[in-house]
Amino acid sequence: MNKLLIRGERVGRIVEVEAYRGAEDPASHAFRGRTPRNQVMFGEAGHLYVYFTYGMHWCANVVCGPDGVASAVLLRALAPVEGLALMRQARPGARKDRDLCSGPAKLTQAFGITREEDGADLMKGDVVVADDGVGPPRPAARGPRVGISLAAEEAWRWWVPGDVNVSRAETGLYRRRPPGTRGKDGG
DNA sequence: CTTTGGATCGTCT
DNA sequence: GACGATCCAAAGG
Repeated sequence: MNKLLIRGERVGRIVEVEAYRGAEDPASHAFRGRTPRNQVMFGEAGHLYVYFTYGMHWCANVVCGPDGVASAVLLRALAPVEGLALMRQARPGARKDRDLCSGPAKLTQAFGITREEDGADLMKGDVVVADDGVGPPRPAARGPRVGISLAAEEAWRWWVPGDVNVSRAETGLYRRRPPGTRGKDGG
């Protein structure tokens, strides 16, 4: 957390993430092994794993861990830093700055990240994660991950306390999707 | 501010 | 064939 996601003029500070531990984590896309979709998660750390969900949204993860071990961190929210005009252009419906990157599918939209960026090298590519000297929050806030049904008790969502761009209120008061329902907001 | 329900299609079973 | 690591508009307070 607090690293920068950079693409051209667009810069955002990572203020909310979720951890996904491939083989040991039933909520991970990699839990049931390698598939064409999740292959990037099994590769080298520092690459982008991008997936499509709900028939219309893209979400982006930073691949972590040793080559061959699938684990990743979902980017859930950014604080917009530079290039806000371009972000607004990509998200015409955003009324306030906090609407630009305050959710996993919002930030990919603001940064124009789609299938094209799946597997991108974040160390030297078009999309980059950079360290400008701001360390992680101490202490960081944490709670259950959003929108999953399995392993929902694990507190593997992390965020910067008090940041207005965090995708859900820090109260942790969000609805959990009952088993069997579909397509509704996990909120 | 909160609650509700619709949109929409790739992916894996 | 079922469902999802979501977002948004609409409506009520």
